[in-house]
Amino acid sequence: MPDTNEIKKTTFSDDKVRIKDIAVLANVSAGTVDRVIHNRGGVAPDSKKRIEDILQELNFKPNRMARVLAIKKDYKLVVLLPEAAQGDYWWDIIKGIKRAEEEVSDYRVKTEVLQFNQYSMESFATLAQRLLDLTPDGVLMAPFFRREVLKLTKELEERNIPFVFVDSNVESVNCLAYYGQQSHQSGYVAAKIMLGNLEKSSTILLVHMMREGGEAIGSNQTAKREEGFLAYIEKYSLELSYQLVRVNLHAEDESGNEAHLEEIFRQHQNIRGIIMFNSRIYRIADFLEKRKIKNIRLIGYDLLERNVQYLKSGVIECLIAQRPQLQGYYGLTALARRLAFHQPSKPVCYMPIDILFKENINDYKVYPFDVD
Amino acid sequence: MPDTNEIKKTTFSDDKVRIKDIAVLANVSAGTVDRVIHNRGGVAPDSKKRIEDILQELNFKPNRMARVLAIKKDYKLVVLLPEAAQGDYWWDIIKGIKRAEEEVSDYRVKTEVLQFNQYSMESFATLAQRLLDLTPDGVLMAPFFRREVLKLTKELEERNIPFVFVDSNVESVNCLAYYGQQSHQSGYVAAKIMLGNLEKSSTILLVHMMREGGEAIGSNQTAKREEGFLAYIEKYSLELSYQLVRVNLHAEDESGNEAHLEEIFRQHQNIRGIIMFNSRIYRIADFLEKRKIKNIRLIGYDLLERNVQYLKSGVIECLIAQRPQLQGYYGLTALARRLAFHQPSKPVCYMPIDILFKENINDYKVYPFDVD
DNA sequence: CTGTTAGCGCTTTCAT
DNA sequence: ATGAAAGCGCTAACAG
Repeated sequence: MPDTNEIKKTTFSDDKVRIKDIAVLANVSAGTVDRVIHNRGGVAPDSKKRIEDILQELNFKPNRMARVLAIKKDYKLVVLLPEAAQGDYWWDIIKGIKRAEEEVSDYRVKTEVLQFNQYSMESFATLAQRLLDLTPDGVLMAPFFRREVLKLTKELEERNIPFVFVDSNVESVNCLAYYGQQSHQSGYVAAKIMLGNLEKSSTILLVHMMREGGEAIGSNQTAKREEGFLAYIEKYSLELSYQLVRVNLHAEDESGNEAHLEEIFRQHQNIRGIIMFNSRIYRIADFLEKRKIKNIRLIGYDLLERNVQYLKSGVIECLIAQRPQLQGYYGLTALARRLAFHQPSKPVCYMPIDILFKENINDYKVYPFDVD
Repeated sequence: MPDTNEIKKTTFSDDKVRIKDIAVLANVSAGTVDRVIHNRGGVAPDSKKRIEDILQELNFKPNRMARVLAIKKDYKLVVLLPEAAQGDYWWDIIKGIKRAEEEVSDYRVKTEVLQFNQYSMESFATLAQRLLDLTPDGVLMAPFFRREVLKLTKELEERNIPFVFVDSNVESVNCLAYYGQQSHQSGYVAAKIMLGNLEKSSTILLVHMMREGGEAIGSNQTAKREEGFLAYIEKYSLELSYQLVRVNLHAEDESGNEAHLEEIFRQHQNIRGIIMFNSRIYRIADFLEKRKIKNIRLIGYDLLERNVQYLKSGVIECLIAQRPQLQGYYGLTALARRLAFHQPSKPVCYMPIDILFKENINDYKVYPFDVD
């Protein structure tokens, strides 16, 4: 970061100092200067000291363009993400990655994307192995399946290959960086929007998506969002003001879900809000649309195309978004900059919690990703 | 933009094709290829055709690093903005500019910032002249004082100097790009948040800031926001549900303002909401804090430090933000890329309308600007 | 330990 | 109209 506490006027005058200049000042050759800059050893202590002082004083920053050009090494990055379909969350992350790829291709960075089945640990494990076989110089991944992730990252650390996480983080693992959202906080915000002006004693449905076998779908993101939601309720002591009803749907059982929802609506006459903590709120919207049920506040996550349609048409009240494109973009550029420029990164970077209503969705462009 | 409709796997294999490669294929020298790439003329028609075909077929993209390195030209950018104090809106724009400056300094782009008094047309005019005297290669400005802006941009166009606008746009002027917010829309969103759950028949204050002489302070941004606010009310026919009261404060008359507000509060017993369309909502918060008046919903614009404090402490309900840093950052990089790479820009880029509550302000980091 | 040298890919003279 | 050559700032291999 520039030191913005003192915004100083540049004067158009400061000519860039080059390694050659340093060399002249220190009475050595460019090669020697280069050696101390990169700590490559083999320099007499006094020369070293002298050069370092000059470097310091002139605040020397090597020209990255020249640097990249001179280093012939190609870098290979491997990306490990769930399979994505157009318009869904992971697709957007990949979109950001592709955008970054364009930019870093000048740095001789190449990328290969591996996509696993997010419901199959085996698929993840297989691709983790493939990844290692590719002998990448850096890795970007969505850390699904904790145990497998730990195995993979352990191996990467041993091989000294930097990796970054997107979407969710794995504490205690030493990644180069993590880009994602504060899930708990986003659930908290969701509660505020849901309950801010909801008539008391209404019923609110918390809808979950289960896999076959009864396991909840979604990373721990989903669970943390719900925790945040409940934390808000507790904070403002709203436990008695609203009736919270949990509903479990099943990913593959469309008609069963409908029947189940019908039943819920029969049991509860005063449903005024429905929230889902994963990205599938459009399914609820489908249901309500079909039955022409109105006046229910729907809140969901992520700007899937179908979600956005329902937001625009007023069926969904609010969507909370987390900039998947930026996660991918920053994740990849962090790796590229680390490799090409040895540039460090912040270990944890949270995306803003974006609140989208019908009224601000049209302006929501994540420039420069959504250009056109 | 990458064509993200077909996310193709890269294979690590595609070796970058260089000008030299093209030259060999076309049986000419690198110099000739370069001539056709840059349309510099002096190439036999048949050679030209041959080279162009190969360029096309191989989808040749010159290496920007090498390009920048080889071109010795330095670029001078001049930035023309209002004076800024730490923590205010214009400061953030400059912050984004400084950040961009770092990045583009490798492209041999240098920047000089000129700051005018936003209440003095004369000051703007003077600096506009100074700007021209600096013979910049590109200009970034906040278009205050329409007439002066038109004069300046006319001159710039004649000299073929590209310029970009930030904050607000000037229609009908042919700028390289504009980065800012859809003000009307943001007022609309503000109305939704204000009125969504406000008890009917409440009184709402619309507070304006006037300059000496009775002229409203703020660019046309401010006016457009209010229009948007009123448009929402009209759309949902809420004219009779709430009592809207306009209040005019004066920038330099602290105690007069207090008296005036006191009077307003005496006249209206049921004030439940207050909105300001410029960034000074903290002044109202000051007033309410001092008098321990609660239960009034305050909505304002921009993340000035004082605004944010009041948001966090719960005095302000909501702030609408417009990413000033990004405006500065994108504005400057657009110019730099245009100059260094001849890269075109979208003419108009709207920033997202960010809605900040107490609950999501802590996560609101505009990475990579707010790192640390 | 240190200097020299040959590039990286592109642009730009300067001859021919 | 075109090719050859020098050089941007930096790196890396080699020679001393």
